[in-house]
Amino acid sequence: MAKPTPLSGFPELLPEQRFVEQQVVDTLRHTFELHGFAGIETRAVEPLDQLLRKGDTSKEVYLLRRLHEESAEGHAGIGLHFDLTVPFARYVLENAGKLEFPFRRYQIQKAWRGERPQEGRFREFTQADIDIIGRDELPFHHDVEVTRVMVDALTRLDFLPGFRVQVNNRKLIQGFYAGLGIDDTDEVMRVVDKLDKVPVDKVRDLLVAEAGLDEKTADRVLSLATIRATDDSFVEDVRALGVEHELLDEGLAELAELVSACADLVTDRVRLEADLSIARGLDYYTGTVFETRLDGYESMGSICSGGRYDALATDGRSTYPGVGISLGVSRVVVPLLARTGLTASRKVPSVVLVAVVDEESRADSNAIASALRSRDIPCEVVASAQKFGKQIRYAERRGIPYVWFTNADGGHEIKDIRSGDQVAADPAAWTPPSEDLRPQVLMKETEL
RNA sequence: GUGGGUAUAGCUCAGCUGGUAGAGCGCCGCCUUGUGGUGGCGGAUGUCGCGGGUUCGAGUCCCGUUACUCACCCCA
Repeated sequence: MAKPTPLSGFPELLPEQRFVEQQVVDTLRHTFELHGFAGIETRAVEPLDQLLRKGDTSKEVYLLRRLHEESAEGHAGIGLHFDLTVPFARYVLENAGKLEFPFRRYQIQKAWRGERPQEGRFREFTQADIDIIGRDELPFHHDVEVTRVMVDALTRLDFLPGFRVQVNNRKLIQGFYAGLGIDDTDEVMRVVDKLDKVPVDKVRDLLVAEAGLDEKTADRVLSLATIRATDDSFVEDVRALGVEHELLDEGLAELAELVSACADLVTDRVRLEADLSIARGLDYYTGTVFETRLDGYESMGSICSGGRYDALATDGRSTYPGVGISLGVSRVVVPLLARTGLTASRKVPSVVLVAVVDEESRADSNAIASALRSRDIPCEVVASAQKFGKQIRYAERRGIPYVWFTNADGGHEIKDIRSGDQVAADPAAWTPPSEDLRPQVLMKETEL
């Protein structure tokens, strides 16, 4: 078979890279569970009608079909999910009778989109979602809660660059627009959303040309969108624009509360700010909206987004309002692996390589390995009984820090191949320093 | 879906106006007969993405194609 080439948009990692990704996933799961979120997994596929509810994204859906499909449509009427929110909404409706509300869950899974790949954008990728969903009502303090959980998680991912979490509130925007007499609020939001990439003047032109605003209104829309603050001082700035609307008041109050309630979690590495340009393209958000930028990778766009959705799920008798955030695990990890020296301290979990004197005595080496494993020390026995120099090189290639030797007289010695130190050791008692026990995430040399 | 770029050794790439395929790193062996790394010496490896065309001759020029990649769209 000819050498296979990589499939664009379907990233695969080397073991030392996968270790980094796994550390991210483990940290997220740990944090989510610390906050009492239950883990679930939904199937990879959803009926097409569920997936198509989200509008534009529908053209990105991968359909499933049997090779010998006989239905008229040529497919099975199901497709791979493109996010975890839509499957979750379906899951809640399906299991509403068995779940406790408010229901708090996390979900870390693959999703698929048929988009053209780019840096940080894939056709198959891992997302980590947290959502809280209520029956018929969900108090606003849960908006605060999911924000605090995600900020906590980002803080614990301390081997990654910093993050800037940007929050806004759709009620605030829609109230402001309504107060200005704008009809097509969705189109205006879509254009305003370009502010991070397109210069203000261009956005103003677009607001006039595409959203049909007059120049004066466009300027006021932009005045709102350029307001930013790391505390609730933005409220005064918005008031100063002189627009009045009930929804605007509601949105301002919520956003101010959210920013204030998270102030104690903010650090130099993980910041939170009210950014009134954030709107989110998706139309199901009804209140709080989030986006998150990774320091040094701002051009990649948001790596962690979400918001409040009051009407995504309904079964006719009840509605299930929710609030959630989704972190793009692949989107963060893969570009960092490619562009920086982020990697694992070794290529294998083994902290010890047990040397083999000759093939006849391999069983003795296996016994030593078993003794170490019984005390939870990851280790492996060398693949072939070559010269000891070769066996040490076997360990060195893999980054295994210790090699275990057995002398002719049956005595045991362990060598730290980084320092060259070799000391007598007891298979039943020797323990590596805790920092060596597991591979570590580290930044190899400083390129860039 | 639209527009640009690239494709040569395991990896990163060089190869001028066409003349039999190169470097660095890595890999293997020996110096080093059972303890690696540094050093010295030696060695192996290519359908030059694929198909066609022009030419005495194509990695090089032309056409097509596929893959990868970047930007737009949209988004994690």
